[in-house]
Amino acid sequence: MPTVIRTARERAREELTREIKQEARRQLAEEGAQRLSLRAVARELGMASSALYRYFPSRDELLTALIVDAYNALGERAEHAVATAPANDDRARWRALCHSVRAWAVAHPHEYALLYGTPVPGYAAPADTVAPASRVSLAIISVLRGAADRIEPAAAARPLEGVFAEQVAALGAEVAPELTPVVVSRALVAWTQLFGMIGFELFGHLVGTVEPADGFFAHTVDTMADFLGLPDGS
Amino acid sequence: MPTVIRTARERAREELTREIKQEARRQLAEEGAQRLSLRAVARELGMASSALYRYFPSRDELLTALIVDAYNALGERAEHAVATAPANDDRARWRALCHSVRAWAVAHPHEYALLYGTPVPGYAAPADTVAPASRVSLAIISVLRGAADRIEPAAAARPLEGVFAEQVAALGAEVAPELTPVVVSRALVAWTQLFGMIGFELFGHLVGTVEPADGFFAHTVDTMADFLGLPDGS
DNA sequence: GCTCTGTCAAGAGCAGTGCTCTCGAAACAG
DNA sequence: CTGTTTCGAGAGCACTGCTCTTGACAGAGC
Repeated sequence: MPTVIRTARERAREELTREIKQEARRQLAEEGAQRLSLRAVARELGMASSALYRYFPSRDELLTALIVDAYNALGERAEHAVATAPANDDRARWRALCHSVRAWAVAHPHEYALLYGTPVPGYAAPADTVAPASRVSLAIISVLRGAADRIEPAAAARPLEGVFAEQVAALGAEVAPELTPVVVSRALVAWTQLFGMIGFELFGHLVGTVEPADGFFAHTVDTMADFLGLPDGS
Repeated sequence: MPTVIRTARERAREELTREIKQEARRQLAEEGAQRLSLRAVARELGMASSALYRYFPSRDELLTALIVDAYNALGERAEHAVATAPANDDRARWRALCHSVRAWAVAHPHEYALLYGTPVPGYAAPADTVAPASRVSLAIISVLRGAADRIEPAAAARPLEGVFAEQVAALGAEVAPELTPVVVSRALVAWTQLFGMIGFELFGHLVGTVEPADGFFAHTVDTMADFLGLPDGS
């Protein structure tokens, strides 16, 4: 069974799988995740609803596929932003990362909601989603690791205490040994700050205050760069 | 038509309305917002599903009622936390506020998701929700206003620029004239940080890193107090 | 007291959902 | 050319939100 030369069945199957996901993504953007209807997808594709079950054993499996694809798209975008930013300008890399995440979120609000919004009740994300889901966090870490020896030790650093100190130490040991615990803890703060802002913008909580949020976002990203101790550009 | 002495009809109607919301809230906690079923509520209450439409003209109206109730419950909790904290300890008031919001969110995760999670597609929040929704933000502002003349002017304050400077100025003029624009901008950062953390905790994005999140949350709340320039306790 | 009117719950029914099963046709492997 | 696997279609089940009609009942005016 060669992998390059595939049988007609395999080709058709792969193509239809892609078309189903594409149409599902289209409906996601139009109706939202919870209104994603297998029957509507089938109708739009001109096939019987029951035929879809040959490709995705359940609606949840289809959702999982969309989630994994979305995490990968976002992760790829973030990694690309970091990779193409000036290598010697830590702050520019940080900015590029944050703005790329926001840009993807604004361009794909419903997919963002699928990832970072209310979890679907009764739906447990399978293990396959863990790796794609952590790509953005790892991109943040990679920026900080690249800047590790240039990060200014925070003067008035609040000491880490108790369980949190242990959690940060364990996390740092696993993922970024060259970063001090304080920097790791600040990365956590910046991480939740980033997605907190984006979520508030997308879910309409900034309406009437700082909407459009470009200025607020840019300002806060820079403030977080200060907070993280990233030096100014070369 | 007196308001104190009500007719039997009015009494029954009011009581049933309350029972419907209560049962709906119970199902919300069990199944999540999108699985809230009018028929199931009716079944549990021993009445016909069609009868529910005498009380709430649509499922969305019922959702709106739940949303308003939830915003008010959360707002009340936050306001109460601020009011009962030591009046002369700004930092304690800030801590009490943040922890009360998190405590409510953890105790009512599905109602929190209803407020701050993915918005229901095709559902536009009516104007009645705006006032209850802003109670927490106003509680934050009230803490800062109470501390206005004790807030240490941030040394390395990043200057506000362009549209964002105008937005912050307008917001400050409307809601907190005694606060400097820098403090208002920092309040916005702390606001999104607070809900970003809580959202990540509730929606499972902290699993495997800093979960349980008590330490992370407490640490970040204190860090934000530093960031806001709140002085230490009396 | 007794109608008359407006309110109420119930039932049937519509269009839609996720999902399962069976059946016949097509594509593959030998 | 056979036997097996794969696939799409259709019927059907138990649901959903919602509408419309029907019949019962409470309250107000006479």
